[in-house]
Amino acid sequence: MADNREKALDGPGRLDFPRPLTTVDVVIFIVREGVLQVLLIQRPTDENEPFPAAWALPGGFVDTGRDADLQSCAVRKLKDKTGVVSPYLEQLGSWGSATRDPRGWSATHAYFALLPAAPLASAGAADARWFPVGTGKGKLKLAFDHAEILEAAIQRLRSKVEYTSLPAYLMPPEFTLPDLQRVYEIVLDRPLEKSAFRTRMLAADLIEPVARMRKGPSRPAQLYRLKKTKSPIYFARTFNPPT
Amino acid sequence: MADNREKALDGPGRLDFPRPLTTVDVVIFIVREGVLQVLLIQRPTDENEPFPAAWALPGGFVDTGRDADLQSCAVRKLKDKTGVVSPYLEQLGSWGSATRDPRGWSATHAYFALLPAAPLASAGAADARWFPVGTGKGKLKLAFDHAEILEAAIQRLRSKVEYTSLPAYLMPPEFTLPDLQRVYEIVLDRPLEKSAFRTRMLAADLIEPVARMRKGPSRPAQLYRLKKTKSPIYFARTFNPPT
DNA sequence: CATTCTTAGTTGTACAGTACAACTTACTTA
DNA sequence: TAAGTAAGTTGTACTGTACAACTAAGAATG
Repeated sequence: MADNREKALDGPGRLDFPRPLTTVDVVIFIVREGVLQVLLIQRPTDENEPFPAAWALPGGFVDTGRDADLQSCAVRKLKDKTGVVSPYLEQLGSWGSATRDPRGWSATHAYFALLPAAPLASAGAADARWFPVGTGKGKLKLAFDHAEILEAAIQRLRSKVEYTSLPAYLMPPEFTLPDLQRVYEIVLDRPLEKSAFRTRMLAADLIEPVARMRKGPSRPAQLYRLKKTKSPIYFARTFNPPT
Repeated sequence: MADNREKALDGPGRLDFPRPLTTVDVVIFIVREGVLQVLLIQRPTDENEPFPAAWALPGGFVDTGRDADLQSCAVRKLKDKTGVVSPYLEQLGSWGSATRDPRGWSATHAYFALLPAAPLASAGAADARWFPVGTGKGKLKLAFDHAEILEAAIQRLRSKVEYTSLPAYLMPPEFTLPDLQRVYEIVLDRPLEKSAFRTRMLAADLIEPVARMRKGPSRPAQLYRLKKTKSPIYFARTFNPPT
């Protein structure tokens, strides 16, 4: 166990000064019902807690006894709330100030995670719910500065989707190329060119066909899966730049 | 002044658990003598300090009394060491673990700054020195996990230079297009195409010509300056991808 | 069983921006 | 006046996307 009581040295090395609170928050994205969604947790209704009953990003204090490092802490919180163990997880940034938490100077290390679409992607915990990422309208107030963090996560996701293969991590184990394109379009909120999209994806050496086809009410589509051990691909161009 | 002593609530809101140390470190880049360089600080030789006499990134503890937020803390440390007040400053990420600092669980918020080239860009402090960013060879051991942080900063810088106008912040107030191209080439460590480079930069609406020319031993070159209020430009393509 | 509908997937032309390389320009120096 | 040098331009080739029309394969319909 880590120890709160540091030896108080004299001179420049002394450590007996106020320490900020240290937390980790995770922005968890998923595509459900054709919409990009985020997992939020309702804070306890206890009036002694900050932002009682408000919705917040899943997260909490770093536990110096249990968490070896920040990433493990984020993985732990992700697993607590969703049961998912190893999704795509990327550090988003950190937010720290004297005023963001009424309990005192605090700094949070924010991560964002992409969860594969699953048939029954329910929120794991009772106080957790998926919220669609509104396109501008109907934003609800979040606890702390979590609205700002969420906004940054969406921006980062959109920006990276322009030139990376990140949406691959939002797909179920098997998917078709039109499926993948649809997820790109959902995240970017604009249509993409079919033929250029296919060319790019197939040239990226990112996915491989499986022996089956997806049957439906029209022409069957080739099913693909992510190649193993694939870190995200960075493309040399963005898609058709919106402006 | 912020207060170290929090009221110890009962129930889930109690705050009397160990808090990690919170620091901010800044990776400060400059181009001097045709080489990308980083500012490092020599740690005190006092044997009671961690990593005595080792070189480290400029940084230190967040001062909850003086620093309103993380960014201000980074700005303060930057000003302390260089005197520079408002360079390009971007958050790089955070590193936190039980073992990175021998004094206990600690988390650092890392920033990186780009300083404009100046005729006499000396390190401001006596214990500070510029080190060239070695291309693989001759890396010196840094304190804490600062080697890792520096490596991440270099990677981030290189990556963004591929498709942004970041190097503009490394330029003196007036510069020529070949000057700018040279800085791109120094950071990327590979040659770029002259005509494509010029086309891209001039189309970016980023710089404007001033009424003077740079005279030299050969044909004079047009001088430019950064347009005011310019945030970095993002290009839709990378430069000629290395592979 | 042929027709229609729908979505998967292909093909062809146009275009934008870069790669590559040769060229012209403007000034210094010998 | 000629040679040297770096700035800046021009022209052709090529890559990958934009746009749009096309073909392909199945289900649903009569």
